[in-house]
Amino acid sequence: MPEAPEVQTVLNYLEKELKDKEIASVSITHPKLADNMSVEDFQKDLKNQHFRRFFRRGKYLVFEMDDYDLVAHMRMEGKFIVCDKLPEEEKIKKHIHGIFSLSDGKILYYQDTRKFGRMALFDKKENLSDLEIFKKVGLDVLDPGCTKEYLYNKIKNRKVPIKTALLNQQILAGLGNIYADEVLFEAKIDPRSVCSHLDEKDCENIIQAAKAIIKEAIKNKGTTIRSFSSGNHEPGTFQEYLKVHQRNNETCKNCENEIICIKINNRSTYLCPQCQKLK
DNA sequence: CCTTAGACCTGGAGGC
DNA sequence: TGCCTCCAGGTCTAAG
Repeated sequence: MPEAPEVQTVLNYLEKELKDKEIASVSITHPKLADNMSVEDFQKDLKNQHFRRFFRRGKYLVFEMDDYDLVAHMRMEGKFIVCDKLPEEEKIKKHIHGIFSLSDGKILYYQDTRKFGRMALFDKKENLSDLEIFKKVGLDVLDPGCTKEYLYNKIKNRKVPIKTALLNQQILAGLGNIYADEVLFEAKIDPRSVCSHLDEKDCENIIQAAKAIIKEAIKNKGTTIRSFSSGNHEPGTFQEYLKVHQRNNETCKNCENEIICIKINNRSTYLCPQCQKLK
């Protein structure tokens, strides 16, 4: 569950379930899950900490605890689930890599089939932007500072396709493979267009489309494409409103032509070659 | 500094 | 059924 709208949906769910609750104990069973310290220290430091505040930047979740900031990234398939009792099914159990037992008897667990997700624990910062991990992350797409000028300055000297730039979280944070395609369709720009060929007006169209699409997707609780195991909270519905992503061979919503699928840097990319202009 | 290929992981789908 | 290849809401890294 990866891009900004899905991460925000998870954050909203966890805030509702976990706000001001205390961690009684932590058990990490996949050593790489704790990214910046030993599993032992990670487990020890989180004991008796309360979940106080909840933030998102790009695809990162931040849990402000009493003495630490806990930062998590679900990458491709990570899931956080709050429940009364751990699942019994072996198929699910084998992919649970972190168990946070809460003082009220409930359980938060982290499940991740591909083990790509990571968590890091930092000494508490007044300003979360000062966290080391965010030094290499651009502004969140919904941040008021994420403007057409901001984007233009970040990409004007680059030679990569604009799709590649939108996936680069150092430029702007929160878009992934689905929303990058949708944003470029809305902005009527061919994803293969070289960044340095775009002008400020193009950047304005991209930023405007990005903010609108991400906000709308959050309202719809994100996009649920491949439904994995259940037990999670309610799935999103934004897949019904996708205009190009995974709609190859379908007719474009704006013209008579067919949506095509190409590869850009080995990532599937969907577009309408008629509506989206190559710059 | 910027770019690109490969690595990190697992399982589902489709071809033979 | 089995084996093989490709594919997946992502990001690090090493090397050019």
